[in-house]
Amino acid sequence: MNEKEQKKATIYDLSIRSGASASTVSAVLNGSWRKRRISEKTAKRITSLAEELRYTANQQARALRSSRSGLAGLILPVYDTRYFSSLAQTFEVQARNRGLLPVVVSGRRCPEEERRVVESLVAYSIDSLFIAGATDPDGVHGICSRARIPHVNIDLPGNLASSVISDNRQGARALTAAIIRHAQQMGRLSPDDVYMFGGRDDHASRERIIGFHSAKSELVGCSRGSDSESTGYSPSMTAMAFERFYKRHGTLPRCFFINSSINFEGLLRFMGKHDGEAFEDIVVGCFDYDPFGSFLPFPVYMIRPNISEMLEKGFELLDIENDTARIVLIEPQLVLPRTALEGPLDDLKDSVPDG
Amino acid sequence: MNEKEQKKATIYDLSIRSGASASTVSAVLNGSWRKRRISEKTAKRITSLAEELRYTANQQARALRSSRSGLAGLILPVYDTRYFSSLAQTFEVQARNRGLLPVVVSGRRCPEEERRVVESLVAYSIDSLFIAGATDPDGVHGICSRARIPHVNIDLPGNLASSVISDNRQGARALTAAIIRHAQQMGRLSPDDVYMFGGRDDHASRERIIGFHSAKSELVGCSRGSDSESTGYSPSMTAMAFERFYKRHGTLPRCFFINSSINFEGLLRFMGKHDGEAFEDIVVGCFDYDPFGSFLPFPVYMIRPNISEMLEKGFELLDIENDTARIVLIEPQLVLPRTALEGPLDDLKDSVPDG
DNA sequence: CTCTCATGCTCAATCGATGGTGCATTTACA
DNA sequence: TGTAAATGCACCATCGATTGAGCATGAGAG
Repeated sequence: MNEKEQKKATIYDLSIRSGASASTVSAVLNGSWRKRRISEKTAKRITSLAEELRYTANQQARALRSSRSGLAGLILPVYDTRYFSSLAQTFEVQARNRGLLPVVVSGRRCPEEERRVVESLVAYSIDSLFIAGATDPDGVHGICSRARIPHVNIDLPGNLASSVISDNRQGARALTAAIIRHAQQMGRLSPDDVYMFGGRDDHASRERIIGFHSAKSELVGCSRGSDSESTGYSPSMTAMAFERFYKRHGTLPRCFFINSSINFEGLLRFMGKHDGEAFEDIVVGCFDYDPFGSFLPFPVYMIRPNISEMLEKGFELLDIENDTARIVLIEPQLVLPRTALEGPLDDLKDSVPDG
Repeated sequence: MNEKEQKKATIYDLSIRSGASASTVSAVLNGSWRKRRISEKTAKRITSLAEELRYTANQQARALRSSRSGLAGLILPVYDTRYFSSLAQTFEVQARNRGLLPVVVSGRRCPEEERRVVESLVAYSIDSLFIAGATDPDGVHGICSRARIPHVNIDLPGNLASSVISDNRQGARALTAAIIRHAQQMGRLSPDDVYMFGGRDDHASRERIIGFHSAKSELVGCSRGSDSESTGYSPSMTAMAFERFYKRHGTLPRCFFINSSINFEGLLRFMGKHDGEAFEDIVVGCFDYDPFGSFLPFPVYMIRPNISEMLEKGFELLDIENDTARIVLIEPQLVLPRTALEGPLDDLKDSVPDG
């Protein structure tokens, strides 16, 4: 058998070899054969022939004809944090379980880029789109609805499409309370000892700031001056914010809340330029979970959004007729310092050493 | 204009509105119009009409006819480490620059799963496949070559397709030398103080073990007993290995090499169950770079594979006629403790705070 | 004034799968 | 035995873009 020289089998090949018509073959192989009253005998004959010839349907042809591509899209700002890579991983599993091929793209927090990549997904007639972390969810919504593509926002709310989001406010409250209590064990805290870095003017950040202030004022009272600094989702801008604070006060705040693990990388850059005294005795909270972040030389509390629940709800919302944009809140989890949770890595089928 | 009610424009719509034939429209929009001797005037007319109607080509139709889908595949074991998520991110950028839509899937280090996901990519007629971290690269090769899909191995060598790989042996030598030198500053080292954890019986692990032993025997001599433990790429198995070592010796090795960041998560789990004494004064090296890993409470040296260069070489190899399987070695980078390198996150267009 | 050739475009088949329509058989039943 | 209903399947247009082949038209040569 010169398999290597063989082109991929089509329904026409199977049609000839089986004696049935191409449409019968098609019906058998896509499962609609009962509806089309094909006999079980014929079906069996064709499926076993298909296996023998290693038939797999040409998805482009199927998509062209039926305008269902079997692709599920996910747009992220960026892959390269443990939060978003977990999201991508979990999305892949869930999409695959539903018979879809996941296509993940990143918009890099740039509205034009977001549109470009979404347009490119639309050109492939994706069946649905999960929007996680677009700067302009409503712009993306416009593209999708023009193309009649069902879509949901994940972890950010849009006004025009349904959304599944973490309860940022409660999460921030819990996180703030946790770091304040921890720091208080090491001495009294004044309002100026409790600070927040990172984020920008988006929904998640606003909610987190509200939660932060609410817990803070309850436990240590309000600062007179500003007690938070918005730096965008940028490691370098965040690093500069830490440098400025350090220059002004000769130390970092005793206790602070970092808006996301991307901003946390700004703290790492600061740490790389200073020795340990600069951050002795600090207590840090971070919205987002990173197992390595949990083991730094100072206590780090983290919030882990419940990714798989968010995605599952997202898939459910896609199926529901979308007359009104609903919002589903999902509780995130507070992770104590020095905690290495299980995650997608534990699903690897590689648990038995063989060397 | 009830744009929302409009279906997507096709070349036939443009054909009617422009007065040109569909084939002319097609030629203009796919760039082959000079070859087909379409006048510049006609081309301009059609392109501007296309913009006006927001035309984008139906990729399924294009792919079906021309059997070039515009999709570039990447198969990873898993997304959820900083190494693989950087790889995915960089791959996306490079594929996009070449006009391709990246499709990333994970095979979870399971041969059957790898085949399944690759088959699903083949069903979408991907134009090329990058194989990064398959347990069975030659099995994947078989599927690709039957389907005539150009492919390269990234960071693992296959016997049948060209490969771009990190110089694991040299990297491991450099890493081992670095941790030994560091540990020696804190006192003499015996061969039993230098250990290796993680990996399995794959090419990368074998090379790293060779590099490890070569540097170790040069600097501190050989152990009599075993000085390495293969745990697979599994956090939990690695954690158990640390527990066993600790139970036996009452301490961790002074100085050890961890095969990958996935295995490093096993150390985190160990750390989560013990207090600081268990890992005071250790010096750790890890093959893979994770910014958070670089700032743990003990010195961590890391090796960062040169991802973008590997991928660029990979794209080059795809273009070359693939009569013989070549192997290209790329030097990785040694990263000193407490180093936060710039990376994909810095390309985010979010460097200006706006809140 | 005819012939040749370049120019500028159109025609129609094609990629592989889908699904509405409709034609033969077979079965059921009077 | 004749007719209606159920069964089993084939025919063919269709999705939208690509591409080899070929038809007009006008310019230039002889």
